[in-house]
Amino acid sequence: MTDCSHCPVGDSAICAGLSAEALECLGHLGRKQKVRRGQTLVWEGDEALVVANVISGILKLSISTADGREQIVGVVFPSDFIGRPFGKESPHSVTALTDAELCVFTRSAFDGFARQHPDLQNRLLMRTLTELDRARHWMLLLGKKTASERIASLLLEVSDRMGDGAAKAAAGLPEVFEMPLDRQQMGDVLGLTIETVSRQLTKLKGAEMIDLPNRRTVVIQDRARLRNLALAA
Amino acid sequence: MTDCSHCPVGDSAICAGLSAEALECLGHLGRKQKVRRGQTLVWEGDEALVVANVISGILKLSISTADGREQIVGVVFPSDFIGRPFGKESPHSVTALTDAELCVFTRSAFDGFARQHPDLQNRLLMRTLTELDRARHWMLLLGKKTASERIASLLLEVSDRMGDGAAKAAAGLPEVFEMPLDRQQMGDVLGLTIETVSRQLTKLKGAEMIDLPNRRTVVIQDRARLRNLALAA
DNA sequence: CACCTTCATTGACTCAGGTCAACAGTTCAC
DNA sequence: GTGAACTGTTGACCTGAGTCAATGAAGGTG
Repeated sequence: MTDCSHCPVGDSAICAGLSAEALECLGHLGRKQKVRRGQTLVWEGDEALVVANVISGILKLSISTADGREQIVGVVFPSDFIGRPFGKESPHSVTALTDAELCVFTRSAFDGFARQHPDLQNRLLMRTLTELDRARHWMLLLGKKTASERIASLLLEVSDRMGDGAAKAAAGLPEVFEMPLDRQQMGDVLGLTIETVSRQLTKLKGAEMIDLPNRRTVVIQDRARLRNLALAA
Repeated sequence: MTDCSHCPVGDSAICAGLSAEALECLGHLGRKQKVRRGQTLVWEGDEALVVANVISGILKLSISTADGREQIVGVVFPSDFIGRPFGKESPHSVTALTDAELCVFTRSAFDGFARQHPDLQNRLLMRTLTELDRARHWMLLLGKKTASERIASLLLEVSDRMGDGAAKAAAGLPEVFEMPLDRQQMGDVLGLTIETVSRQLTKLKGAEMIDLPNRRTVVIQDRARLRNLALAA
């Protein structure tokens, strides 16, 4: 069991807003689990035995073709929810991109709890709707955008989801972040190869829209221009 | 208001399983509306004023770049739900591909009703989770599959969602259906141009996996081989 | 510190799918 | 039934991104 009262994501995860009793009860069902970078928690097509809240760390959701081509279909940040409630097999693999800490529930226990708690289901619905919107916008990127437009979109999205880059930029602060994905993974999210990712990053750097002080750090130097590129205008 | 008792999709839409009283109440909020082929009900970015159940007909959900490139992000069939509950602007346009009949609710009335009816929210959650799975599998197609693999995937998906092609095939029946999308729309779902769609269809026909007796009719002649192609094996 | 491994960049070349253009089949109006 | 307007097919050519291969830069390890 878990003590939810000091949970670092307690006010933004799906648990937020539950009554003290409900939270106590949910705490009895969950257990904290650490996973190491690179570790795969769930494999695509496996029975969906667990669901979890992300406490810290970043994970990827991915799907592969029969011959091994992989597409990353989601990137999951702290306070996000992972797993497929109310379904018997997992539609994608879940792999840690960094060391991570999760609050894990067996799916059956979670499903049962959710059925008793409409407010939890409501929050889950909100999140799922948001994820669906995000996935569909990514379909536009994958279906219609050029390589440089894709890279621009990714940089802005990651900047916003990691530390709220837009707000920083608006406040006049420098917009710098650590990219949690390596070049291969960036390619797998964007439907591009590692070489194309590298070339386009170099191009954006040459155009002074971004800077890349080292392999993981990204500085957004000209958000307006990058945003224009991302929107494919 | 609407009489739900004779609704043709009443047992498969989200309304299924509601109590007689709840259904009566929901019926008072909804109204039937006919839309003509080609008509756009909601524009991307507009305030999301309505949600609806599809009674008959087929509609597309689409998103565009600033310079007008369009991606179809969903195709909606009878008994499916459209609109974005609990959100103030629509993330995509909704356009009828055939004449269609809808059961429309104002979003505010629907949201209010849903909040009172956890079982409705639960059904909405199930559907949204399924849609999310579908969208993510489509991301694999858009990011990693070749043109012929995409076409094969689309033909099988439409065959299954229209008249349950898999079941027909298993029962030894001929697998024939009317494709609700024209070549341009097929391209817009698949992230391909109209010419590539046409060429790949001709190729599949030449390989005797399908037949195309006229521009809208598709016959699946060799489901096993088509399926293998779609899985990218 | 030197060595090794891993990850990223760059270059040369190829090719799947896009673009542009001609044409053929359907559908519909009159 | 004839012609006009779409919609789809086919061909020739082009190009953006993929492939293959060499090189370079960063960490990690003993």
